[in-house]
Amino acid sequence: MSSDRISDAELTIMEILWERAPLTATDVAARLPDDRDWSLPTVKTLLSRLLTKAAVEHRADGRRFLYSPLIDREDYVSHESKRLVDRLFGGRFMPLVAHLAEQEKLSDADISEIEKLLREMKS
Amino acid sequence: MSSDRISDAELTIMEILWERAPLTATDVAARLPDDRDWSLPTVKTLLSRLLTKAAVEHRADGRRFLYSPLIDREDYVSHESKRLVDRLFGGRFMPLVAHLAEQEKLSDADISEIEKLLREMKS
DNA sequence: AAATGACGTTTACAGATGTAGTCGAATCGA
DNA sequence: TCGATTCGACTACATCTGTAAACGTCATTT
Repeated sequence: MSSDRISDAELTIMEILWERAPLTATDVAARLPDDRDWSLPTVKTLLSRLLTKAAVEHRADGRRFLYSPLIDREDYVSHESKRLVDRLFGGRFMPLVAHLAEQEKLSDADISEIEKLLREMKS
Repeated sequence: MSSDRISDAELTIMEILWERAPLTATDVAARLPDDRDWSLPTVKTLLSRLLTKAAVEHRADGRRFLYSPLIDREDYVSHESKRLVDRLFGGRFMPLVAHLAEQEKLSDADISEIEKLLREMKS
């Protein structure tokens, strides 16, 4: 049960592992985005915390560890999206779309795409 | 510059003030949702922190204060939505909507309603 | 006028988070 | 084989968060 929340910094690590795994701690550090210039110890701390949270697992490879994600990116994204919708839109999907509509965050192309999606869902 | 993040607990307070303001600390405490059974001191702490973050303001009313929100709910919602979208969907709103649409079991009526909304948006 | 109560302020304290240093063990290069 | 490097583990520490008690000060009631 990885019901523990993944923090922002931890998410940075998860994104790297979701893109490619397994990786060693050093590999992960090497793949940090430019705006996250962390020391190797920092990366290791975050990896241990993710281990504790059962968000990643590691397998020994000689004297180092190879880390892999244990939770799916899709699941995480769903969970966080639902959290936002619950927190801010009373758990309802419609108000979110309405909000985005009002903010004009959706392009015509976006709208067409959503319409297509909805058509497929109906039926 | 209210660039400080509003925490979950603080958001509970904001929601109360967004629904009705100004209110005294005691009034706020009285309007807490059932699942947030906080003591009055806790409510006061949260209100002070929101003051520091410039998310609310207070005006003296005799010996107590009347608190009012300083930031708009709409603005907050937009900000948080954008944050999620940046974090998880590469800054694009469409994937979030698509994702939620897929997860959610929307009734045909829901879908029709969204379609209507979208039609109005296009144009 | 004294006791009681209502308020805001200050202080507290544990857990989470961001960020990193230290240390002992293992390994690799010379 | 011996020093240099590399690992993971443990420790550190300031800030933020959730939750609340203690305290001092007016105000109200007796």
